[in-house]
Amino acid sequence: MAGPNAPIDKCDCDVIHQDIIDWVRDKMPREETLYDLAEFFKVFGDSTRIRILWALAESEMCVCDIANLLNMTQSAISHQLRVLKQAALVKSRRDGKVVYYSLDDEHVQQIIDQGMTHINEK
Amino acid sequence: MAGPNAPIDKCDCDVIHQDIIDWVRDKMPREETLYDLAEFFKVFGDSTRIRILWALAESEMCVCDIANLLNMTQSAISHQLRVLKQAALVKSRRDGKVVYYSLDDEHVQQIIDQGMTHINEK
DNA sequence: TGTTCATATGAATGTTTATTCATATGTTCC
DNA sequence: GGAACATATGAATAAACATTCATATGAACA
Repeated sequence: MAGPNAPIDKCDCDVIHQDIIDWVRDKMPREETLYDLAEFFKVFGDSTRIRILWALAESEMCVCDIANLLNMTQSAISHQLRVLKQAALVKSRRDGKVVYYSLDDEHVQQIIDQGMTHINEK
Repeated sequence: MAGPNAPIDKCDCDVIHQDIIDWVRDKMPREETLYDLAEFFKVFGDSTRIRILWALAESEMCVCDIANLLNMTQSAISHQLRVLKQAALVKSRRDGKVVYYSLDDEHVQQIIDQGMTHINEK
């Protein structure tokens, strides 16, 4: 296992527990899956988006309502709603000129609640 | 409610549903709480940290092991472990020169699992 | 058809952040 | 005490990202 295409060892410590490393590596999901998982949580990792999600958990709202509730510009809210929609966390319906947003997933509430539980316990 | 100190309305739409806004505002947690919640989820929103958490869910590991498992530098791993420790998601114990890390919270597994469930369903 | 209104979007900007490099800290063994 | 090793950390850099501004799209109404 040496030569031009050998993987570069980024850490050259002597105390490598190779058996554990191999065992854990075998149990890890595919790299791509874990990347997707991180992308998913990243959506919750912004206070504006969390506030939007929390608001929508209470009631369907139009873009304008959310902007007023959070005292932010319509543009900023619209940009974040796009992120939330791409993550399949919210859905929208159009009624004339007005677009109403609501939660698109029953998990959203659970995930937020679980995070809140952690926050409150520490 | 006008004058030099009046709050600036960031959105001047006509179709404001003021009753809904007031009702939702009343049910929202404190701004600071939602900020903390976003900070909490932000920790899960990085693939390196998610991979570290997943690995530690399988077995206690030293910094060097994690670096080799993920093929990253010891420094990069150490920096991320600090973030995870500050978020109270991992704990460490020292054994001579070697520092072993493990999960510090029973919620971590649940939160990751729930995120994974969402990923797999969409 | 033209105007008004609600929302969406592209480009620019400032901030945050993950990684790297160099080096410091802390432990063991001689 | 000094050398060797595992980990921690500060500064620098590059990439990611949230917000703003200007403007486009799309619907209602006259």
